[in-house]
Formats: sequence, structure tokens, C-alpha cells
Amino acid sequence: MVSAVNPRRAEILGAAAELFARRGFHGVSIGDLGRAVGLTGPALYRHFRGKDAVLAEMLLDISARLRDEGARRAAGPDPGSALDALLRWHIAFALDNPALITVHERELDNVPAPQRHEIRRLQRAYVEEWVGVLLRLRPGASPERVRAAVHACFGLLNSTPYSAAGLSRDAMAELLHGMARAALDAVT
Amino acid sequence: MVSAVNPRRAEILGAAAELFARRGFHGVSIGDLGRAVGLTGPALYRHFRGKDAVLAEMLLDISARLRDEGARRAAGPDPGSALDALLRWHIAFALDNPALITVHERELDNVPAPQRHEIRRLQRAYVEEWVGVLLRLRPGASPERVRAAVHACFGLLNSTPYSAAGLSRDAMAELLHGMARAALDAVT
DNA sequence: GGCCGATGTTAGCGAGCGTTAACATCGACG
DNA sequence: CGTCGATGTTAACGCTCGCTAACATCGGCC
Repeated sequence: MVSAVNPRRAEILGAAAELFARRGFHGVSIGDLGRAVGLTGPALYRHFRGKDAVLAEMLLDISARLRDEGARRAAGPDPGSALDALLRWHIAFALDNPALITVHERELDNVPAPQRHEIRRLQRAYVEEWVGVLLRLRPGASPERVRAAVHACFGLLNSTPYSAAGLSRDAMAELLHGMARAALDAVT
Repeated sequence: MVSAVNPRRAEILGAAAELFARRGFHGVSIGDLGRAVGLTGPALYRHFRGKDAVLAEMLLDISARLRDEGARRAAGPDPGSALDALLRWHIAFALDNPALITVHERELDNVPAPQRHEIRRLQRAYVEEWVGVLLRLRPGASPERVRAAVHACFGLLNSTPYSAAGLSRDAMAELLHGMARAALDAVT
């Protein structure tokens, strides 16, 4: 993993996630980004090729991680418990990384073309892990319908960043799990 | 309603919604905005005080509309059918105005302070309409938990713009209604 | 016919942007 | 000790931005 090698890169990526989530990619300048980690703007070019590259690496990392961990959880022989494992992991990730979830959801269009296509490929693969589990769980269902349901479910789970709410992390996790599972069980 | 008086204003607001949704507020220039309605950039200042004002009016209109229509639907004496009416209306609105939903969800921070506070007030009022109906439906439930559930439900319903999917409008509406109702019924 | 407000245009401003260039510092290592 | 790569800095570039100024057009109205 690239970001683990150089701590400065990881620091920048973390700060960039927060800033991009709060103000949007175009709303954050290179100067802002440097200042957030105690540097001047141009110093960033010692670590990234440009502003685009920061976003691209961020989204590549996270979409690869979602796909990898998703594939692991979806592999269980029992589709019911595989679905619960997917839900548990996605919810934990969303609650622990609200900024990453937000940026991942909103800023794909600002990634340069080649890397954007790779990210989209990974995102689609993650969705298909969920679709596969649900189709095993409900063999009669239409794949298009299930795919739309999975997107809606992600909308529910990823709403986390906006409702900072008064609930504890565990209470929130349990609430989201129950709602999402019920919503998916309602898909015929 | 301000925007109904002047057709040019309405035209600009419509085009701005599409552009802001696709590229983000900071990703759209005044020139882009003018070009989208067949004008040069500076011509916009004949209709709005500035770029901020376009966004502010857009979000004020939509949040007032959500609050008003929400209050109407929530007023029914039977909380069960009130909830279904809220769901039906919100889903129809989201399916018919995906760009407005997206901008409403993402760009509040770019509205100048005074109008931003008014918009937030309206948004909170809309949420509370839903919370009120749900609390009438399940009198024992915790208000904080219900509020978090409503936010999660909005995340599900507003996921529409991202899943352009192969489903027809009616099929999508019915799917979202079923999932959302099941998700909310799972909240104890 | 002549004024006038509404609604456009082009030209240009000051500021901020992403980026590059040139130079400083400093720890590692022969 | 001297060199060198890694990692900073400040200065400056070309460009685009939001916005204003100055001027054009044109339909409605006394």
C-alpha cells in the first residue's frame, strides 16, 4: 500500500478527505491543503503530482478497500450471514470514516479519466458483491431491481455523515443495521 | 413565488440546478451558467445579485416547498396513512427533481449566512414533520432515535439521482416506498 | 418622434487559483 | 568534512474567476 510507506502522504490524504468532504474538491485550494498539515501550498508537490492526484489516490485507495473487504465478507456460504457481515462492515467503515464516504460519493467526476475508470470499475465490483449475495438469498428477484435496492441501501447507510445525531456509535450502528436489513428484506 | 414572475429567472435557476448538481457550486462559473441559458456571464447580474444569490434562492425555494408540502401531508389524523403520504410525495419529488435534491443535500454551506440559517430552519421543520408522524405511530420510541432514522430514510430516498438504473419511474417509486416503509417500521 | 427602463453586450478590474522555478536547510553517509 | 537527496521555502507565471463599467438595442408609452 502506497500511503503506508510515507507518513506525510497519509497525513495529507487524511486532511484532504476532511476538507474535500466539508467544502468540496473545487472549494479547497492547494494552499488550504498545505496549511492543514502545517506546510505551504507548493510543498505538496513534493508528495503528489498535483491536486487531482491527491483526490485520485484517495478514491482509488478507498474503492479498492471497499471492493476487497466486500468480496471477503460476501464469500460466506450462507447468504443470510454474508449479508449481515457486509452490513456490519460497511456500517463500521461509514461510521469511522464519514469524510471518506462523503468524498467517495461526490467527487468521482473530478478524478482524471484513466483513474476515474478504474475507480468506477472497483465501485461497480463492490456493488456486484452485494447484488450477488442478495440474488443468492432471493433467487427469483430481478437483478436490476436488486441493483437499485443496493444503491438505495448505500444511500441509507452513507447518510451517517449528515446525521451527527445524539446517538452513540453503537446505537447508531444497530439502528442502521436493523433499518437496512428490513429495507433489503422488503425487496421481492 | 418569486421565480414564477420572471421566466428568465426560472430558466436560470433550472439550468443552475443541473450544473450545480453535476459539477458542484464551485465547479460552475458565471460564464457556464450564462451559456447554459444562451447568454454571456455578466447578463446574469440583471437577474441575480451574484452567484451566491442564485444558490440561495434555489435552496430557499426548495426547502420551503418541502416544508409546506410535508406539513400538509403530515396533517392527516391517521399517522399510518400520513407516513405513506409523506413517502409518496417525497419519492415523487425526488424522482422528478434529482438535481434539486442533490444540490439541496450538498451545497448548503455555500449559501451566505443569513439565508443559510433560514434554509436550515426550514429543513429542520421538514424533518420534524416526519419525526412527529413517526412518534404518533410509535409513541414509545425515543425522539433522537426516530430523528436519526428519518435522516437515514432520506438518505435512502435521495439516493435516486445516483442510480439512474434500468427501472421505470413507477417501478422505482414502488421499490423505494416499500424499502423505506420497511426500514421505518423496523425502528422500535 | 423621442425618451426610458429592461435586458443584453464587450472590456477590463483585482483577486485567487494551480503550478513551476530557484533557492535554503539539514540529516545521512562516503 | 563535503556531498547529496529529501523536503521545505518564497517569488512569480499564466489563467480563470466573480464582478463592475460603459455602451448597445429595443419595445412601450407620453
